[in-house]
Amino acid sequence: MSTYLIAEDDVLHRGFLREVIALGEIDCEQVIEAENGEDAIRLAHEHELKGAILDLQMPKKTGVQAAKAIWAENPAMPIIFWSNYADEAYVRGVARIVPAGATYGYLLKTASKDRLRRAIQCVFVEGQNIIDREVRGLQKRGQKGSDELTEVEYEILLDISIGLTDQAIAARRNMSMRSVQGRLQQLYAKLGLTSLPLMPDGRAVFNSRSRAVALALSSRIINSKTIEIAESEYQQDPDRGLRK
Amino acid sequence: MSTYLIAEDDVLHRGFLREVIALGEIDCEQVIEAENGEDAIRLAHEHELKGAILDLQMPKKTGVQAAKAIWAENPAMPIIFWSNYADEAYVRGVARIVPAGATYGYLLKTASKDRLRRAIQCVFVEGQNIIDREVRGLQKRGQKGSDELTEVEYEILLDISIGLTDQAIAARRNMSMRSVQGRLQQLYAKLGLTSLPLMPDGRAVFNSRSRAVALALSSRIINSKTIEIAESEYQQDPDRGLRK
DNA sequence: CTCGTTTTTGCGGGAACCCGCAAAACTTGA
DNA sequence: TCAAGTTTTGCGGGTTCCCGCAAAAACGAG
Repeated sequence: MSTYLIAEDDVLHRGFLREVIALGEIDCEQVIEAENGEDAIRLAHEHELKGAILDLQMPKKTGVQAAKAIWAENPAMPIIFWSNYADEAYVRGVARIVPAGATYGYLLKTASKDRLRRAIQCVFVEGQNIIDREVRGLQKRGQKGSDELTEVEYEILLDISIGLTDQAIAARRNMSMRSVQGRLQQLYAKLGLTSLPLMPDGRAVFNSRSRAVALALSSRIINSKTIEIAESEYQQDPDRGLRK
Repeated sequence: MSTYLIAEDDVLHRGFLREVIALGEIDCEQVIEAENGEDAIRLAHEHELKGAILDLQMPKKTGVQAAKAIWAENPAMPIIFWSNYADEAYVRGVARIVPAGATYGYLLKTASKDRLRRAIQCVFVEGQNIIDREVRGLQKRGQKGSDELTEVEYEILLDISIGLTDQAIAARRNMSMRSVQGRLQQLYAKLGLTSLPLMPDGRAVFNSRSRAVALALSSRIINSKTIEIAESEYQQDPDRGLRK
């Protein structure tokens, strides 16, 4: 019995996925559907899946959170992420939870029916990893590249996004306040807050902290969802820095 | 010749709209389509429309911006807004540009085919205004209600969201710095930043300014798009306060 | 182990923010 | 026009943030 899971909240897109799976040359006897993240997790748990296609933006739990749960149970499950946007925030979200050696794909919703069909084929049947072209550019980030954020910088960005003070961040990440400020400076630099405009009277126009968040948002490095998730992680574990 | 405009970037949804219009009992001889806000504005300018359905989230220009342009030219044009979310940010965006007496509708994409058909009928044929139920709750905001943001508070919220300092806001809105801070205090209060948690050593955990933005984002009072728009408004007119 | 590189930390001071208090200025309605 | 209510402003001081400088600590080859 070969079963696949489709998790997608929009009816139209769900139908579209179903259709594409049906006509693809793929051994599929059953398709089960979820319209939110929690259902997806539950269904994945109850059924023996051959693979899953997850929308990234869903009510209850995001596709990333669902994938994390699914992979925790079965790291070999092939998962295709199916998203509206190629935001760095989403890509990073996915990259952070992919277990080593997992097979997965990352497709944009703008992909044509054919492209999607081929991707399904590649990932589910041949076990390849395929990443949409627009997304690929963001993939290699996270390393030490000159102007891209490192993992630590990204973390601290989230910390100020949820409104933590330097103090609180220092406590959380288990470092001194000055270090936090040092990292913030790096972050500001990378976000291009070096030469901020001044008012006629020589005073600052922008508050670096808030400005950084605004810029990160508009350049899609983070988004509201990421912030919410960071927030809830903080709520349930204010000082994860100590353990990790 | 009766022509209607559909502006929607997602192919599937566009097809869906086309279909619903076709089967509705509405006198429609031609449907023209746009897949981004700019095209929508251009097309509306070139054709003599009977009405338009605009997606709120589109590349180039949002549905709100498009509607603003269209109404500027023809305030009598019936417009249906067709959105994914019932965020206060979007509703407020629409509310701010609706000219007095305009006929319009606000529908969510989760609406069924029937609901949509009826709405099209009501707005385009009978000239009624119809607002999706979930959205209606947000409608009456903006007045002096106890815990909802007034227009000024909303403006200042946007100002800090794009990273402006008290100074810059004061200059822009043409008031004293202390007034800005006063308004910020109101804003903080309404967002529930009154009793912020403290660290064990008595220091603050949250920076009110950043925290306010985070809370506003996660309660959907603003969203990244709103911030971007506020940003570009600021860029092209740093001190609109003086004129308006 | 040792040397060069990176990261973390302390120090210090200036700018920006937060906010209680109360007077001044503006609104509104009778 | 006057009184009551609201908003704006100034003052003052305590916090927090921002950041240059340089020493200390940690890291990574050779």
